[in-house]
Amino acid sequence: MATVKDVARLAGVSTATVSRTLSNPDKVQEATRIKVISAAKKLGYSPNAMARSLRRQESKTILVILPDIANAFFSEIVQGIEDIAHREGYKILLGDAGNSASRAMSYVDLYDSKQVDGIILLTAEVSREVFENKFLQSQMPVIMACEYFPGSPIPVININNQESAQHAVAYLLSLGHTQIATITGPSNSPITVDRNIGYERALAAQNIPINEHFSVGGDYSFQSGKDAGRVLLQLTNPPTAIFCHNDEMAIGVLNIARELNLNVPNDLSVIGFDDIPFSEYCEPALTTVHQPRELIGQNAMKALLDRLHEKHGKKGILSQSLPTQFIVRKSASRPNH
Amino acid sequence: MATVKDVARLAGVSTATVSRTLSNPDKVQEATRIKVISAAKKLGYSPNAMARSLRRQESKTILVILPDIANAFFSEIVQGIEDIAHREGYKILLGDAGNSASRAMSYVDLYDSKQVDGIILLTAEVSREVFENKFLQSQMPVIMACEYFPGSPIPVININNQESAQHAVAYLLSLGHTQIATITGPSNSPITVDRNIGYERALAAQNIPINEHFSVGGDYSFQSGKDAGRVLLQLTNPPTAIFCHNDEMAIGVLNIARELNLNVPNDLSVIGFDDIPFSEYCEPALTTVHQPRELIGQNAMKALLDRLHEKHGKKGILSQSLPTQFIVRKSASRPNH
DNA sequence: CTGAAAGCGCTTACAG
DNA sequence: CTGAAAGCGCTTACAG
Repeated sequence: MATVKDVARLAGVSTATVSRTLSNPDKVQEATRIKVISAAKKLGYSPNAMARSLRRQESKTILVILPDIANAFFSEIVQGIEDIAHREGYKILLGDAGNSASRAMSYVDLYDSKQVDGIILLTAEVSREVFENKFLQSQMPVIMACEYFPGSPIPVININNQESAQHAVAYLLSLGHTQIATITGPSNSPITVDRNIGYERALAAQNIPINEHFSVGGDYSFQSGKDAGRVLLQLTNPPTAIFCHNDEMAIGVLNIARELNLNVPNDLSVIGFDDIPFSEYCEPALTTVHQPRELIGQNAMKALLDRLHEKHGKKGILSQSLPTQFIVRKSASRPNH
Repeated sequence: MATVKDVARLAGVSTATVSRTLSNPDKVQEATRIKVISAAKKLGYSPNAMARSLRRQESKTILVILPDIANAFFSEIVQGIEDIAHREGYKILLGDAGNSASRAMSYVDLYDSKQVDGIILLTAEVSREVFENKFLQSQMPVIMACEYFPGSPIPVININNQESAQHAVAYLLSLGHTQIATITGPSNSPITVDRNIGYERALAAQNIPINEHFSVGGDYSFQSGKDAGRVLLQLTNPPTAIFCHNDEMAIGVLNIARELNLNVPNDLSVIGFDDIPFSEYCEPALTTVHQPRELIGQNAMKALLDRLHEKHGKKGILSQSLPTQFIVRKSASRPNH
């Protein structure tokens, strides 16, 4: 492959001039520029990005760590990140943690070895200590999106999980339900905690006591929703409505309800969370909480860029809470008595 | 950040010895090794990957170009690729083309600029000419998976689309259907052509004439399946069965059938292709063709590795056709007359 | 087994 | 506006 040297020789200039022509064209006389550009073209020259990164001390790539690439929830977030990243000349390296904390942690090595300039973290299933240390001590540029550590200095772009959950459950209450169960996300996740608070507050606002049998934990997969749904629906006094912490689990509930010959929404109301594309096409179409996923991705990338370029000084507050939308479709209705 | 120099100084050795200790420990005396390792540890040393890549002339990174990150079909393929890649010390850079050929092409720049050592191409929506030139002239390591260019020298890991489609349609015929329509993928895709041949051969084998109104094109999205399904089902003589080129479109058909008060499978049989996770949870569960996605990804990565290490010489035949599995669930049955 | 030195391909402060 | 030269942080052939 051709290098600056080859181009310089062919154009009859120094390597410095070649480099300038390519990155600061207006610092170079037009005649020179033309010579250089045509020489570069003739040789099919493409600058070696490794050499450039080494010299400039920046890689122009961003690492996105996601908990599980198979989870449909993340694709639009990644699209949002990519939109902004490409526009600003950054590349995206996607790190799939495969739901393993240790695998997620293995990616931060990419920052230590200078292969990425910053990190967008889409999972809290990592060592909080390591991330906060690197953020605080080594000024590692990192932004969390959706997931977060409560009370952490690491900025986060997300939604108000508590309010959104509360709104969803209040909707079920307004329909006349009083026996409302919930299928939660992983119990150690702050998001799960928030959504649970929303659930409990909605019930408390109507003086409905918490039924401890009405809360079952899942892991956001179809199957876990189905399993949890079976447990709830086979209770002696089963719920008439189930609020699920994500759409996949809600679809799992739709599935088990069908197996048990329960009609949704007549016999059972189901509400999801996220509004993944599929939620519109399942049967019945899912009533759910819409998260502005693309916007979350875009804003996370923008915030990271701000940090990389050190706007706001080093300590600017970058966290944002974005609005959700409650989407009424067909999976929830008044209870039949 | 600490560099080899810092470690060398602290350990009282040369940078060469530091480097050797880290990459070829057994070429170094034990006492020296211990000194170096503890110095490296004390300094929190992490080698600069850019410098290493520049020197070694390899990035240890593979680019995966996918047509659309939102398409659930690809996640398990990517998982398969990652399995093998990580095991062999390679990183994966994911390039999302967002269904745009030009965006897909923009990623090959990463190869020219030496940021990736090779490419796995999961879309044929690119310039065939550019890829074949680079493959042939510049020996660019590239493997296609699932998608391919007919008659191309670029190796491909995929399934037999024609046979798999033929089998699915033959199943519908064996159930007693004669009015079988199809919703195809993008018309310019070789895969679409193959699956269509399978469809037509199955019909021909039973002497059933091709009905030109019975073939409608889609783009693999839910919505396109729904739209195409509406067209087919509102024909004066509608089909009793529809073979779809992927599961998402089949689910779109399930959706429109419901809107039109048609019961699947009693009034209409539907078959998909791919066996995405969701196909098991939709209503009714989808009869479909299972593709060994993880294996496709693993083998694609293995083949690329072989090429990078130049096993098989430079011209070894690396293409593979992997077996599919026909999965009978609930969306197809005998027609009612 | 170890070190001095060259070099991977760029970019940029400095001098002119 | 342009060039000579240094240097980013590694690795490795060579010599000892």
